[in-house]
Amino acid sequence: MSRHSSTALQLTPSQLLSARARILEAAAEMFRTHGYDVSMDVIATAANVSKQTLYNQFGSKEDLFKAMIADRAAVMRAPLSASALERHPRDMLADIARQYYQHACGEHELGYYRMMIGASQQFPDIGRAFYEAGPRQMVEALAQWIAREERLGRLDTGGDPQLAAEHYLSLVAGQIEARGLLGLWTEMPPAEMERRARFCADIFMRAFGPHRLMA
Amino acid sequence: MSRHSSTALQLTPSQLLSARARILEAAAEMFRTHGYDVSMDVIATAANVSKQTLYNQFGSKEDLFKAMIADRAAVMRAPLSASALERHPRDMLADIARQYYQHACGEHELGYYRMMIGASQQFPDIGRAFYEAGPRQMVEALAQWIAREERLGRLDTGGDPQLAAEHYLSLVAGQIEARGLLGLWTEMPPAEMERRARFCADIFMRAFGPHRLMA
DNA sequence: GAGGATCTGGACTTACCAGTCCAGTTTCAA
DNA sequence: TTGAAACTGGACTGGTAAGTCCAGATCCTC
Repeated sequence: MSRHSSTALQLTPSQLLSARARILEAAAEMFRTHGYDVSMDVIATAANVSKQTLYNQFGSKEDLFKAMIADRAAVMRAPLSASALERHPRDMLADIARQYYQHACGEHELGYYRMMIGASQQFPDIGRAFYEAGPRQMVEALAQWIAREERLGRLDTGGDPQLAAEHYLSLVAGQIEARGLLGLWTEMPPAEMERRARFCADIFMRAFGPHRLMA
Repeated sequence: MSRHSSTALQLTPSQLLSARARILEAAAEMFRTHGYDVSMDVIATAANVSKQTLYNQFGSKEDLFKAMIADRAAVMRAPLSASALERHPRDMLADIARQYYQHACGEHELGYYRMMIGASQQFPDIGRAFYEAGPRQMVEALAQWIAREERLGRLDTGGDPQLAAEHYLSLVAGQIEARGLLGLWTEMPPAEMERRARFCADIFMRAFGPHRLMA
C-alpha cells in the first residue's frame, strides 16, 4: 500500500502543502469541531502525517494549539476597507453589518470563536491575543471612521466614538452571535440579512445622525 | 478522625443540605471554574461526599452535568419585575442595563455562560435549554413590555418590538460580554456602569422614542 | 434497638491520551 | 549516487480519569 493512498486528490509525492501547513490546517479543523480535547493521534491522522512528524514540528499539544491560533488570527482582519471611506454613513454602516452577516457569523467562524472562549479558560493569554487580533481591531477601525465622520459633521456621538463603535458592533452581532455560540445556529436568508443590516444602520443614524434633537 | 472534620462550619451530623443538593452546588462551582474536565473525584471531594454516593445520585458524569445545568437554569430569571411597569421608558431601560451590569456580567455569571458555550459543543441540547431558560426569556419579556409601550404611544419600533428588544439587550451586553467570555473581565466601577446604562437608554430612546423624525 | 438503606474510603479495572523511542523508508540536495 | 535529514508506523511508558466493587460505618424508621 503506497503512502497517502487514502487521499484521492494527492498530486505529488512531495506534498502540495508543507507538512507544517497541513498540520496547522487539520489542527484548526479538529480543534474547531471537537474542542481542545481532540487527541494528537486524531490530528495526525487528519493531517495525513505521522505522530512523530507532528511532534517534530510542534513540541507539544499546547504549542500546536497556540501556533494554530496565531495562524488563524491572520485570517481575521478588520473588513473596513479604506476604499469605502467616502460613502454616506448609513450605507457604510449597513455594509459593515452585511459583511458581518455574510462572513463572520457562519457556523465555521462561530466554531472558532467558541473554541477560543473555551481555550481562554485554560490558556488565559490566548483570550487576550484573540481579542486584540479580532474584535478589538474592528472596534478601533470603526471608532476611527466614526471620529472622522464626526469631525465632518456627518455624525454626532457626543464625543465618544469608541463607545458608539462598540455599540454598533454589538447591535450587529447581538443575539445572532449569542445563539450561534450556544449551537443554535441557523442559516440566515438574504432578505433577513438585508432587513437586519438596514435596521442596525437606521438605529445608529437615528441615535447619532447629525439631526439630533436633544443635548 | 471524625467525619467531615475538614469543614469547620459543619453543623449537624445529618447534613444541613441533602447530599444531592451539596453535590449539585459543588459540581456547579467546579464545572464553572475548571470546565467539563474536572474529575469526578474532585467534585466528590468538593461536595464532601464519597464517589460512590455521587454515582448513586447521578448515574454518570454526563447525567450530573445535565442535572446541574437544569438546576442552574432555575436561577436565571428575567429581571423584568411587573412592579416597575409604570415608569418612564427611559428609566425602565436604564434600570435593565444597571441590573445587567450589576448581576449578569460578573466573573461568576460569565463563568457559567462560558461553560455553557463549551458544553453546547459536546451536548448540543444543552445549548438550547440554556438559551430558552436564559437569554430568550429576557428578550421575550422585554419585547412584551416594548409592545405595550408602543400601544400606549410612548415608543415606536415600527412594528417589530422583538427585534428592538434583541437590539437593546445586545447594546447593553455587547463588548462587555465579549471581553468577559474571553477571560478579559475587569471590575466595572459604578460610575462607568451608570454612564453605560444611560448611554444605552438614550440610544434606544433616540431610535425608538415617540419623537421620530423619519418614516 | 433492630434492620434495611445509604454513606464511606479506598482499592481496582479499563480505557484513553500525551509524549517517547526506534528501525526501516522516503526525500532532497549536492 | 550518496548521505543527511525528515518521515513512517507501531510499540511503549506513565499518568489520569470514569466507573465498579466491597467491607465496614452510619443513619433513619418502625
